[in-house]
Amino acid sequence: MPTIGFDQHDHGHCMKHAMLAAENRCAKAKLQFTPVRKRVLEILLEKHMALGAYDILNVLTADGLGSQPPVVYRALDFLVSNGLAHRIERLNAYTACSHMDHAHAPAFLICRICRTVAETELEQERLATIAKQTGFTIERIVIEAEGLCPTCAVAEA
Amino acid sequence: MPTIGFDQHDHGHCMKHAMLAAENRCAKAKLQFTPVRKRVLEILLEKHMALGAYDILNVLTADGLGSQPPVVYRALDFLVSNGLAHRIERLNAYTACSHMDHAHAPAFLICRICRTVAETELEQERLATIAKQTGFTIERIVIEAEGLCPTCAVAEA
DNA sequence: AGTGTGATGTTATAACATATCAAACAAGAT
DNA sequence: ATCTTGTTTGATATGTTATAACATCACACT
Repeated sequence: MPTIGFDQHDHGHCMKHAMLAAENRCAKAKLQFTPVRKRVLEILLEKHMALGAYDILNVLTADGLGSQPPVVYRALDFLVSNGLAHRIERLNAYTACSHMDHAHAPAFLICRICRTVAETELEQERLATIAKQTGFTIERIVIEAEGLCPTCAVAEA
Repeated sequence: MPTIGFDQHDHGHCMKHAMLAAENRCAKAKLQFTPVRKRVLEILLEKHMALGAYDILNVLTADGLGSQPPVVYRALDFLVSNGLAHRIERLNAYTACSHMDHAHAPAFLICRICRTVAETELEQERLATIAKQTGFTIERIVIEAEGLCPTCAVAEA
């Protein structure tokens, strides 16, 4: 199953696995996986949810790790640039990457109620074809579906 | 050709046509196409570009039509809700709809330099299939490709 | 006139993001 | 071991996008 997020899973294991993958990737690419960056990724991993920069900042502040916006935005930039997290444009929010082990073009299913985010992959040939026809050079594709996760759909009814 | 935006066209005619389509649609749906709403759509139509709410507000203010954020946000809500304009999530900005005559699931090609926006349509079966498998109910899909339009690509090189 | 409804006006503030400059720190070169 | 260079972090201020809350206006229907 390519999609993660709405299924049950051993979350402790999931987090450890993800943190290890992140450390490996940083080691290989000689990137500094500093305390702030590590902690921000942990915060994102704690829930499969989109968190706003200021939500993260609040946790960081409670930890005594840095309390100004630039601190969290820099850490998020690092994580997003290096494929360890994604920005959810629809929400101006961030979520940990679910497939750190390989580069990919992600698509997201976002619950508008609980902000749980499921990440999946999608071929994007049609869009690439259209872009080519019009002479447009695609550098990045954002695909975000908003709606109701199974849990919230039940609660709504 | 399904895509509009990077091609040359008679823009005066394009605008008139779009405004007429908008008036028709509002008449049919018994929606009030008030001066503020009309003017905001005109401002959007003047360029095939994504404009920020405050960019629009500045023009509105110069016109003496209203000078506070809620004025423009309400007009934009109206236009977006009724399919006369779209919100570009990637830019927190807005653009006039290019296919006002029928409902559609739009996809956008956005130039990161000049903010020109081309609108196209795309089938979204794969995503719908995945969502169904996970029990997710899709209410809205955002597809935005960011990159370089033909003009800016030349300028960059 | 009285009431309902939708649109607008107005003030204030919430939420998200970046510019700038200085200080601390890591890593390789001498 | 120290220097230098580049990266990261700290701190202040500000810019940008969006909404809450409340008041008013205009028109239709009774």
